[in-house]
Amino acid sequence: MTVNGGTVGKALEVLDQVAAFGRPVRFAELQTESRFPKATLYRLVQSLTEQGMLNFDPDRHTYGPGLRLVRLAHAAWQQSSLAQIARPHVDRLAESVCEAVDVAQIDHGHVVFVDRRQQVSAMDVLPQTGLVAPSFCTGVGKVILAFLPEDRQGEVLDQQAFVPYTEKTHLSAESLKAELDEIRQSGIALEVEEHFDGIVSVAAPILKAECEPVGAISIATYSSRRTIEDLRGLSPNLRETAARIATEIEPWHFPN
Amino acid sequence: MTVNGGTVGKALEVLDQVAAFGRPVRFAELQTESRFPKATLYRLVQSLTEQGMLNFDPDRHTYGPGLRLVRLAHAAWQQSSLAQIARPHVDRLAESVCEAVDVAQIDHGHVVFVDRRQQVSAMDVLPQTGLVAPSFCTGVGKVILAFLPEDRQGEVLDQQAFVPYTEKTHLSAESLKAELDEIRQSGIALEVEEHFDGIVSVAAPILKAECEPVGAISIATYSSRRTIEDLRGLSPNLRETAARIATEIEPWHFPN
DNA sequence: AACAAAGTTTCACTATGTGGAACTAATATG
DNA sequence: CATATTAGTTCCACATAGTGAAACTTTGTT
Repeated sequence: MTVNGGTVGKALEVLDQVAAFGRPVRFAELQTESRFPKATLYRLVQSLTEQGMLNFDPDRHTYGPGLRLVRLAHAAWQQSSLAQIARPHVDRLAESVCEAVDVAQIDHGHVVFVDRRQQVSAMDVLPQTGLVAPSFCTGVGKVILAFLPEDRQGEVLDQQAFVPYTEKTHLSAESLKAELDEIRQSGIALEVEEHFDGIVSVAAPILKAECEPVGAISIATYSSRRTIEDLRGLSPNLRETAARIATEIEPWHFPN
Repeated sequence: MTVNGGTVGKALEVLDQVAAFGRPVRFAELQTESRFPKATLYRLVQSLTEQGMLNFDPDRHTYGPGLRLVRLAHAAWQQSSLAQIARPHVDRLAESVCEAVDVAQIDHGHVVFVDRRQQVSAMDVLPQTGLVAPSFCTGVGKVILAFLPEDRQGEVLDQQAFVPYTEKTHLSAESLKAELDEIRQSGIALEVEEHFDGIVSVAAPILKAECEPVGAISIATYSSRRTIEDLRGLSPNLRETAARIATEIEPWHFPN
């Protein structure tokens, strides 16, 4: 069943670890966190480095994610047709409301931000392209979940660890599920400081053939800058944009 | 010597292939291009898919690069401190000259564009973040090469295949080398339709401790929009920006 | 229905990767 | 400055994980 997953899986596990550090990391540091014996880990790191997936800094004896990843991801992103299709619409929306706009897709229960348009003056606390966030505490995540068919929604919820990012983060599948029902009714998700303190967002789903969600877009801002009602007021605009993006999705874009 | 490279290397080779297609690809298509026997290729693809590095579309029976790459690359990019440091400077420059500005780094003889700022009205033919291009036919590539120490320059040149992208592309290490000398003198590289017809650029190196290049920035535009002299006129501005970025580089940012 | 092409599984074989332990740098520490 | 300590690298007997030809199943086509 699990096939070649062995070695490849191990290598990617290591890669994830290095990426997770968010800074150049020494071999010894990896070793303490890793489930692999020293020699094995050593060889994995070697391979990844040889392959350009990791970047070794010989002076500081540290490893970081390699540029080959950037190149590969570019391909992924180019083919994530959603980002491509959405781009002009997102630009227009961002300009018209003068706030940051994000495009996200769901991947193995995580929300991946595949594009973002940010107003020049806005700051960078907010998600960036490529960032991954949990679905249960983001506007885009919740709205995608809400529109997912029962079974797939279940899958995602089951494997969720409800980590409290802020005081307002949902702490259980039950409380979340209740909100998901409302979201499906209203067609938009509000997220009020559930992921970061001081940050709020509204999200609308991008629906293929008017049912399955292929992603979502959201407007995010500071809670000090807009009231919730104010934010809710932007939702028609947001929904319209989402709808326009959806019409450009050809049936073969997001099959599954 | 070559350690775990075996399986991991093979898997990444397949990943590269899929990425290179630039569109969803069927198993059979991969098979014809691949040096691996069917069963082996099959298992590699399986593993990569299981791991989220490839994305399988069950309806169309096609594979594409997976979103996990985007996530990993985000980490790479975040740590590519050059992009981070350069960003505000690049923004300012792009606005002041009203042209597209790129930031690139060199990686195994290839130029990787790690950031780009594009004017709203500007078109998208030009490089995007994550794009990889040969060093010998891009402004950023040439300028980095020019400032590389002899030995490393040699390495890169030796493994170059001088593919003619346009009529004006350099066709040999000799002709390129001659230009590299000039570039080192003047401190900037001009690239006139060597990569794409109708596109021109000027590039300046970003030098660590005023000698080793860690990357480069460039201004790119259409040949119909600016004369070469016009473009050259932008170079003081470009060099100044590059210098400003360089001052913000801490010695430990780009060791090697 | 018959055929062809694409995709998947099997299985004996062995190359590839494993990991404990021994070895060799590099960095503290007294 | 010798010595202890920790980090990084290599070895090698061993076994697991991956191989690939061939058989099989599924999917699509005429």
